[in-house]
Amino acid sequence: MHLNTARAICHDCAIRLASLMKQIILAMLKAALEKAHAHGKLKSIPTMIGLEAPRDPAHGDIATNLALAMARSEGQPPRAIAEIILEHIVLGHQVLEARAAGPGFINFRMAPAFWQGEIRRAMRDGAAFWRPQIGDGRKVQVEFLSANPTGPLTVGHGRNAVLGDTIARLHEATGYATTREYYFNDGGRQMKLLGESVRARYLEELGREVSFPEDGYQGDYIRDIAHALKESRGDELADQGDLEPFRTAAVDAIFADIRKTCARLGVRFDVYTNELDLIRGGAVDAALAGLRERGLIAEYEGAVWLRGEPLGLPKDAVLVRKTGEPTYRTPDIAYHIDKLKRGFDLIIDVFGADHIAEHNEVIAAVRALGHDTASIRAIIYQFVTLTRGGEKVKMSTRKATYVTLDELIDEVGADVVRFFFLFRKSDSHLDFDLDLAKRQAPENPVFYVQYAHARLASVFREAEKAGYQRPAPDADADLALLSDEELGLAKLAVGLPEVIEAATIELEPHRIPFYLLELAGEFHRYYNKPANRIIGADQSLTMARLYLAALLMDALRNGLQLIGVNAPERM
RNA sequence: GCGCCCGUAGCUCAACUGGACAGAGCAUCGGACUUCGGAUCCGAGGGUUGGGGGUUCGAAUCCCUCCGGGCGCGCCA
Repeated sequence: MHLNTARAICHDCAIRLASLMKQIILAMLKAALEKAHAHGKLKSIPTMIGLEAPRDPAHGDIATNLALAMARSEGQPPRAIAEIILEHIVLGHQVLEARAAGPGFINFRMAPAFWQGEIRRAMRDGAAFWRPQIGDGRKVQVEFLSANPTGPLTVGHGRNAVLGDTIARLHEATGYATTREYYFNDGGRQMKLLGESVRARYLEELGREVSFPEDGYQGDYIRDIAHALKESRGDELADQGDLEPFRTAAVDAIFADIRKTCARLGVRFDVYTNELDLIRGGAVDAALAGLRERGLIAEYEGAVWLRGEPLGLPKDAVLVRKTGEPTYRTPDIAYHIDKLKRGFDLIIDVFGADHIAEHNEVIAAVRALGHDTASIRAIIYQFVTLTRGGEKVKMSTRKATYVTLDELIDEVGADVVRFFFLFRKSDSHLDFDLDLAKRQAPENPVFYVQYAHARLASVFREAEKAGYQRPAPDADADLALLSDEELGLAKLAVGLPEVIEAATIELEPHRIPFYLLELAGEFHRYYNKPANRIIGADQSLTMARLYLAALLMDALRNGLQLIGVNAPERM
C-alpha cells in the first residue's frame, strides 16, 4: 500500500535505503540465504527481511528477526535457523561480528572502521548525506492550513500550518518535487457574511443605526477593516447596494494578516486555490452531474444530497442547500478531482479531527466518480489546548477569549511554537504548556537542543583561540582515537538520515524533534565529563574530537533546519 | 445511540509500526562548578501499558468486549 515501512524491507530495494549499514547487512543476509538454500539447508528464501536497531546497545548495532519469522515455514526452531544462516555468512571487513542471541535474533556489530568511514562520508557529502534522496523527483502536493479568510489564525491553525509545512520540508529535502498548496472557500455563505459584517461596522463608523447580521463576525479586526475603508473611501460605499467592496476589502486584509503570521513561522505556499475558480471553471457542476449520472444524488427537503448508503457512508450529506448555494464539500470534491488530474504521485491532506467525516465523504464521492484515490493520504491531527499555571486556557471564539497564533508567537517565539507543535504525534492531543514554553532552561526541549548547538559553536570559538581550525571534511584527524562513547555519539548522529527517511515516508514529523532531543542529551552528558574535554594537550586527540564535534553540529543543524527551527551559534 | 481518534510513571508524552529487561522530560528527593557556556550533568524513588478475553514463538502495538476522555453525526467550514 505505502511505499515502504521502517522495518520489513524488500531486499531488492535495499539500495534505496538511507542507511548504508542496512544495505550492507541486507546484502550479506541475502547472500547467506541463497547459499544456504542452494546447499539444501533452507526450504525457501523470504522476500522480506526485518531489520531493527536493538534497544540494548550490548546487542550490537543492528539485528534481524529473520530466523524467528522463518521458524514456521521452515519447521525448525529459530535458533537452529539462525545457526544455519550464520554458517553461510561472510563477514567482510565492515562487519565485525554476527551472532545468534535471545529467542533467535541475529545481532550484527559493525567494525569501528565502518563507523569512521560513515563519519567522514557525512562530513564530505554534507546535505547529500543528511537528506536521503528517496523521492526520485516524484510529484507531491501538500495541502495544508486552508483556513478560510474570515479572521486571524488561531492556535489550532498553527498546528496545521507547522505540520503541513514540515511535511513539505521533509519531502523537499528528500528529493520530491513538492507543491505547497492553500485551498480556501471564497464563493460561499461565509464570505457573504464576512462582507455583511464589515458593511455593518462601516455604517456604524459613519454614525448610522444598523443591525449587525446574525451569526456575523464580531471580532475587532472587522472594525479595523471597516475603519480603514472609511479612511480610504469616505462614505461613498454607504448607499450603494454592492457587497463586493466590503467582501474584497475583508478578504484582502485578512489574507495579508494570515500571510504575515505564516511568514513569522517560516511557513510559505506555492499555490493558492480558491473555490470560486473551480465554480467558474465548471468543475463543481461537472462533479455534480457525474454524481447524478451514477445515481448518487437524492433531492428532498429542497436540498441536493449525496447518497450515503451506496457509498458506504453513515448518512446522506448535503451538496447544495435549498438556497441554491453549494456546501463546503461540493467544491472540495471538485478540488480533489482537480488535484488528481494534475498528476501528483502523492497528495497529502492535512486537517483537524473535526473534518474527518467530511473528508471521507469527499474521497468516497471522488472514487465513485471513477478516480483512483490511492495516492491521497490524510494526516489528521487532534486539537490543541493551552495550559498556563496548570490551568487550561479557555479558547472560545464566541467569548473572544481565544488566543490567536500571533499572540502565541509574541509570547513564546516562533522556534518554540514550531518545536512544540511538532513534539507530539499528530494523533495525540497537544497540550501546549505556556510556562514550560517560555522557560529558557534545560527543561524546555527547544532550548535544550539549541543550547547543544550553541555549545558546540562555542567550542569551536574556543578552539580557534587555541590555534585549531574548524576541521574540513578531509582534515587530518585520526578517528581511531575516538572512544566507544564518542563512537556511540557518532553513530547516533549519522543515524539522522534514517530518521528523516522514516519521518517522511510515515508522515510523522514528530520523529525529528524527538531525535534531536536524544542527540542533544547524549552530547550534553558526554560534554559534561571532565575526561572528555575536546580541546586538550594531546593534539591528535583534539583533532579527532573536533572532527566529531563538527559532525554533531552538522547533524543538529540539519535536523533543526528541517523542522524550521533556528540553530543558533550563540544564545 | 453510531463513526473516527486516544487511554503508557503523580503530570506531559515516546517506544524504530509485532520483537529482547516499556523509555524521556517535568514534578519530588539527594548530589556535582578554580567548567571548552551550570541555559549543563550524576543518582534515587515511581508501571499489572484503563479492565478482561483472544491471535502469536513474542502484544503497549493486531482482533473482540467493557470502562473512561476527545472529535464528528443533513443546509457551518
